[in-house]
Amino acid sequence: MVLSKACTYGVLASLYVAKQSENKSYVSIRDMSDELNISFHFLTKILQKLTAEGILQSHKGPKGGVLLARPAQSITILDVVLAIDGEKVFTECVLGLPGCGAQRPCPLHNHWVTVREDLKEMFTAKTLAATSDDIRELGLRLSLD
Amino acid sequence: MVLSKACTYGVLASLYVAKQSENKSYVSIRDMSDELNISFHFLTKILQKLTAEGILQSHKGPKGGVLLARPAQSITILDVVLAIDGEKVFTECVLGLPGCGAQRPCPLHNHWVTVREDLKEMFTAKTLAATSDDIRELGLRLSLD
DNA sequence: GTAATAAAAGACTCTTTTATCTTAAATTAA
DNA sequence: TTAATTTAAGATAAAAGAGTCTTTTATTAC
Ligand code: SF4
Ligand code: SF4
Repeated sequence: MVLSKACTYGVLASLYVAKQSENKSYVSIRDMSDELNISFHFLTKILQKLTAEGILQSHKGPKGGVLLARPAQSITILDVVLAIDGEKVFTECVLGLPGCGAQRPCPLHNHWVTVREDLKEMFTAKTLAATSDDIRELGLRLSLD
Repeated sequence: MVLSKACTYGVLASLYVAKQSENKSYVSIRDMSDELNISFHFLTKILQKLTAEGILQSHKGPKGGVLLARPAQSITILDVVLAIDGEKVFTECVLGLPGCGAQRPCPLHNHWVTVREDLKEMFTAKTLAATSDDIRELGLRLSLD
């Protein structure tokens, strides 16, 4: 798995929040966890991290929940991935060799670097706004089942 | 991490065996684990799987060890990856959604499929023979440090 | 045949990730 | 100001992945 489960949940949740974000009200984590079929408390932790990283803002109490901290057009899926799994996704060696770099690269290196960059490009190219719009247009559900 | 640790160890070990395979004698797992700095018993388990999958052949007793079961030119890195981590590396959804396929794909799908195929192509293109030759020519060490 | 060697097999431990449960703090509405 | 709601925080548990240890089995060399 390229991304951790926490990270994929974070991406799904971000898209869900983006999709709801026309209603100016906060998005309930409980509703979200029900809709997406993700454990409430686990999701809460992930969203806390996204909040700490400045991608979401949260609000306690009745009518509380989370919202995008910035316009959905300005947040890419890459932003969410980096907030949760960090840079390592895009810097790691495919053979897990530590400290092995581009100087004297092994036969896999060049190809691997293009794969990694293509993956990063994929996440960079998609904003939450564009992606959630597409998802809505296609009538796709984000749920885990 | 795209590949499990067991899988990266398996690839490194296969390349090591391929490199030694001019000497017709069996390659000692103990020597290999020392050279590659991989836990002996853990490596043994991985090699057992490669043996069961028909990639290696093994021999017990003094002068025992493992050998490639087929010519190094006929074994790709993909073969090793599939033997250990299986097809899922190349079939999984990047968002971890189960049973979600190409019919009504999400906005990430097409790009993701090309990334996955490129990764698979990378492993397919490299035989153990060619890769270990390149590694020898470059004077690279496979060790984990 | 015996002793030494080396892989096979399986039990066991440690670590990380994933998931759950409990309590605390903040906010709202009555 | 009180009760209800909802996120924050942190402890705990379960599962998976990684690594270790012990015993068994097969083979070689003497
Ligand atoms: S040169 Fe090879 S082993 Fe080193 S980081 Fe690149 S892909 Fe990994
Ligand atoms: S359509 Fe999207 S969610 Fe479904 S398998 Fe493809 S990448 Fe994953």
